[in-house]
Amino acid sequence: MKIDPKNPADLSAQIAKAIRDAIISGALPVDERLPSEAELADQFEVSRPTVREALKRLAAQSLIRTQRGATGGAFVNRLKFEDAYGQQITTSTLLLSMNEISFATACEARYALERACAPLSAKRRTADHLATMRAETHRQAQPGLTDEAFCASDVAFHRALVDAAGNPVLSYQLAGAVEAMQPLMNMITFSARSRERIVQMHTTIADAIEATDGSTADAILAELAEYTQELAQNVISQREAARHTNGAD
Amino acid sequence: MKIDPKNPADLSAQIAKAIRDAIISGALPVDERLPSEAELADQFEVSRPTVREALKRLAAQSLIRTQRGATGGAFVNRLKFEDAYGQQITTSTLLLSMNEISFATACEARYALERACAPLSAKRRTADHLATMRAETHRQAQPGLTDEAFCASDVAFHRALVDAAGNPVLSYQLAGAVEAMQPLMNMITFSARSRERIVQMHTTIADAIEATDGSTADAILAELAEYTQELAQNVISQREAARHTNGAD
DNA sequence: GACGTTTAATTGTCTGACAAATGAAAATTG
DNA sequence: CAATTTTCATTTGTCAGACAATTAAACGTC
Repeated sequence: MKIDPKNPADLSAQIAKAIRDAIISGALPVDERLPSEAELADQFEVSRPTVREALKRLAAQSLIRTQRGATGGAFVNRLKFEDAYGQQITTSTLLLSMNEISFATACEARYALERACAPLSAKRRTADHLATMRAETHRQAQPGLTDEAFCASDVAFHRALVDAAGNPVLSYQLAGAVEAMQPLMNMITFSARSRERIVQMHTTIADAIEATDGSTADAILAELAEYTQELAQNVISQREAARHTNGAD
Repeated sequence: MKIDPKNPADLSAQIAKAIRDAIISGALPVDERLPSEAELADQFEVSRPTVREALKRLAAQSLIRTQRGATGGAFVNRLKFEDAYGQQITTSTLLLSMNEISFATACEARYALERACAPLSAKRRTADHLATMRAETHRQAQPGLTDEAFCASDVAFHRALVDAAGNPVLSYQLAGAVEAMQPLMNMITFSARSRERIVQMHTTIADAIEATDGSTADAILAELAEYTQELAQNVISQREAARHTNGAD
């Protein structure tokens, strides 16, 4: 665990990297207590504020947690799936909003990943997952639901579908893809007719999952992917048209 | 952009959250310069070191970049895919190593996701992707290759397969799953016979992708998933046996 | 032995300071 | 006047020392 003292410009980043590498390599096991900030400052021959900046970098990645008090200090954190979810969603959301990712690209990725889950979900779904899917489907059928609420329920439905696969790694990977799509989905205005069709597809998917029929679920998901693209395309076309008539740039 | 001054224990975390929310919401556009550390300290009514800790948290997530000098400061960073890759791989690797994720679970997730790419890769693969897949397959056939080198080439092959789908969101999502598996894969010792079989499957997959035959690629990937599980199972069984004969715990 | 008190260790924050980098403005020079 | 050099102000990076808040262990008291 060494740093390069020749370059006194990136000290806190170097220290963070040194500790991070030690954690990743397993040299620092979970729940191991790091030396106190003062000791680290001595070891690396830097000041305490510099050490603190390094520790904050690691804390931002949930790699360590800190505790005050006599037996306190910084501890190697067991990275929980829920912590990772949050980071993944933040990162995915920013990637999509900052990199001119088209709706089509994001949508394709989301449904491709989701379809990968379908066979597993059909095999392993529990009553709980099915209940969530049914409940969300019912909610989506209620009149007077705002578009945002409809989207949120849509996300909940699809998360239940993914979680039904019973594979936490898949759930983690897909949390980002599904949740990050939500801001994009919120741009779509769902007419009563389109909602009806979506609810019908959700019902069919839930039926298929209940009947452990993965291939039907997969097929409907493919159809849903196409329909979602179609809806988005309509919104985009309408905006284009409005832009031309208004004469705005 | 406000913080709660009543709780003077988490100031830097609160400030980081306030700025992060502003970035995610779009209130702070890309390349926008944040106020200087001194100004932020005034705004939030905290000291400069506290502001700095908050900024370091954001820098660790690649949300901002900093520059010294007269016109320097902290700028909202356009999150690049490559930056996101790195974070995703780090997070995925730690999740797998810290949470007692079984090889079976990780392997299932990886191949499920990869199979989601297969139809798209078959449709869109370029000569470049095919060349990479062929080159890596040839490398894997060379005798005298270490297990680590074989695994690395395996990862390169599968990344080319994923990239061939031409969807950066998919590539990003899968980078984590594929790369994070590598430490687990490295535990497997590949016999000459098993390598031969894997190379053969890779060749068949490359052939299918070249022939834009997504379903064959999918089928072979399923077979490869099963075979990988089988190899891993053998390693685990052998270790169990060795443990019993040695009498170690 | 149970319970309250003290104490030491540790993080969180503050103040003030200096060094290094960097671009802009000012001064100099042809 | 134009080009170049110098100076300077701004900003981040780091340091030193200090105090407050928190926490658990050690201690003393009943």
